[in-house]
Amino acid sequence: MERIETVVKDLRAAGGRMTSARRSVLSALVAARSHVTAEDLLNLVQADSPEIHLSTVYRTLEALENLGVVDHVHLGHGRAVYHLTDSAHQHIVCEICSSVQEVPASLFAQLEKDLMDKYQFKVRMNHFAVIGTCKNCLEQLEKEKLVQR
Amino acid sequence: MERIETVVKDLRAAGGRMTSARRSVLSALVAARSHVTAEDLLNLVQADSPEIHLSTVYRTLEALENLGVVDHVHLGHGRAVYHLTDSAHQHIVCEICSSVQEVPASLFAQLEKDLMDKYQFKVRMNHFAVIGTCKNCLEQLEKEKLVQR
DNA sequence: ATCTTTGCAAACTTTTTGCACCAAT
DNA sequence: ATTGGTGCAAAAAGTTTGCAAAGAT
Repeated sequence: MERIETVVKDLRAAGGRMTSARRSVLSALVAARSHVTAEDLLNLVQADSPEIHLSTVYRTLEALENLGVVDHVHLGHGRAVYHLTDSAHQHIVCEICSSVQEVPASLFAQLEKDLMDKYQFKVRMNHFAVIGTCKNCLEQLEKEKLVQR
Repeated sequence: MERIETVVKDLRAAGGRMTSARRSVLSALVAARSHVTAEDLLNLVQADSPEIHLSTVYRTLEALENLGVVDHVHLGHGRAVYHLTDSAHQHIVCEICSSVQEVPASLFAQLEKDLMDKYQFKVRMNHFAVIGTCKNCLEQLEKEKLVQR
């Protein structure tokens, strides 16, 4: 994936170094292709390189965020989820099952514009947690309601 | 404020008790009229009743959330902010100065509808953190940019 | 009298940091 | 040879929990 090479370039340009640990974390993140916690990444990365430490994962993610390659969103409960920066998508997070779904950013365009026009507030794309209940959990809740009766 | 008496009723109806600690927390929250952290509340409440403990604040907030009176939002950094439930408003949070502004929920109505129609995703109103940069901080950033040149 | 809530201390979870050693440039 | 990164352990930060005593109903 040439994306990784671009990152290496940017990283070096910023005075950073591409180490094997960083390469592992980055490719795990690319491979995951979804929203993962630091611990998820640790597990992925340790499958190959068990010596990599959680603090290295955090520091790598921090470095990648500074580069603008990665972003994170805080779910309600505590752990943050990390993902590659991709301004074409926004996230909706189910507060019951913690699943994260991507939806087109275009859904948010009007809101973004309104907030800027009316409040001079610049929404930070990709750091915008829409919390709610997903389709599955909604159906599940509905079933439980039926059972209760 | 009659609102408090309604809460007392609901609390009792749910088998709970209105203690002096809970009354303090609740009125601090009402008086604050904005988005406060558990620690903010602790400080407010301890001005009058220094014996009240942080864990009591958390437990009171939890009880009030179960009653639907209170809700909380997680800012990026860690601490959550609590506020009275008020479905007429939504929050926009500045990630630089941590200020929270209320904006009319109507701004979000279309988005909410779209997410339901297209994804069967039920947005949880009032638990919906819009992170970005507020007017002031945006202006500040602009100034700094000018200075740098 | 019962059963919830409190204060306290201690545990827990997630993330950050200090430090000596190691490695990329 | 520099200087940035790593692993480890320990600290922070925010929140939750177990327990005996206190308080609301």
